[in-house]
Amino acid sequence: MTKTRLTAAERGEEVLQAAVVAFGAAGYQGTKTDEIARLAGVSQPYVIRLFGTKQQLFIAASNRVCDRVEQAFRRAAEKRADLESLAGAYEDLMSERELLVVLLHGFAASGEPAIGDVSRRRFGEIFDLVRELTGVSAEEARQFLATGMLLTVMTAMQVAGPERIPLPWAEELLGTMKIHHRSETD
Amino acid sequence: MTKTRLTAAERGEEVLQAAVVAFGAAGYQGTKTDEIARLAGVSQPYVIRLFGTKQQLFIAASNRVCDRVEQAFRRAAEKRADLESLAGAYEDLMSERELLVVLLHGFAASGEPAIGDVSRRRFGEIFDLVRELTGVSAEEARQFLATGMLLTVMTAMQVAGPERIPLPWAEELLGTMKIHHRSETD
DNA sequence: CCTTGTTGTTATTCACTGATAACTACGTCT
DNA sequence: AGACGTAGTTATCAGTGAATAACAACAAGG
Repeated sequence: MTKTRLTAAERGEEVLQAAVVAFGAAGYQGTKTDEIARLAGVSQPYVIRLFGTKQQLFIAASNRVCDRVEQAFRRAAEKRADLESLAGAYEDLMSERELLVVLLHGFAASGEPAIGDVSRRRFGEIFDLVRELTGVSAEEARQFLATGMLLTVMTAMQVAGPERIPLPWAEELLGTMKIHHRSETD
Repeated sequence: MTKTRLTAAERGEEVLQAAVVAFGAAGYQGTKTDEIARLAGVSQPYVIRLFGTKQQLFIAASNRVCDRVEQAFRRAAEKRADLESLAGAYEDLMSERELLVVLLHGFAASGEPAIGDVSRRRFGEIFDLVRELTGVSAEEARQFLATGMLLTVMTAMQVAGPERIPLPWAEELLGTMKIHHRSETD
């Protein structure tokens, strides 16, 4: 077991990853810090001590997810700088259950000013990045982002992504997107 | 003032409308029944008595919003049965602050099984309805829904819809969609 | 006018949950 | 070994918020 003693930074990293999973599953308000602690294998008060506040932890989780999206896009663009390449990268991220759903929950929780600030800034960054990397028009970038949002919403509804509930309309919608359904080896 | 006495059905309708506003602003978990009561001008326990449970009230609000979307689509299709016509109807709905954001919050709260059931069923219904009314392909319907989701997400982030925070990237994105920005008279 | 059913309220509960305080355990350096 | 700093815990609090219970006020019909 990982019952070892870690530095605060290392443990913080584990807690952050647990937070992404938990927030992805139940959203900002819906997730209890206790659940995150359970997932990370530490006590609830320690989670708070490491991040100060549930809100700050959520913001850290959001930023982490955005970082990973941007990183994935940049790497994909190094190989082929077009939308299809980025779409593939997004797909790969989806395999990590509910990673992207955290973003959606951030958007939904934008009523909370501190969270709204982060959501708006990072979404704008991603929009700009997509255009910068691929050189596509605003119109094309919009369609790309729109499809991404639909995918994300469907993942939140549990009709897309791994371990999804199979529904005819959802499968048909997924069929219209070039989803490759990774099989581990590729 | 409307300090009159109403039938339970009438008062329920007022509470439902208040609930749509409140849930649209703060989501399922983020909204307190007390806030809904305040908006509706009744006491918090009465809100619960009328709908049994906060969750049932949220589901009622979700269903109400879906009903209105479907109604708007049907009416628009009576005049002109194409996507552009439906898009106009969606736009009109957006002017009613945060009406559509309730849907998004429903999707986000799909972890709650009872809410997920409703979200999945009604979203599928809307997908089918769009195709039935306009006769477009699944691919076209998908693009339509995707754009709708992007708009909805942006509304949740408060960068689209009435009283929005103006940000360059958001304005540019909105510019790529044919948004007419109703001026009451049209 | 008085009774009855329905609308609505106030008072209260009870569980939950984020946060704090106070303490313990581990490791490391001399 | 022992002392100090950092990792981590247990115990607890204080606020909140959904839900219940008990009661009050209004209207309508006989």
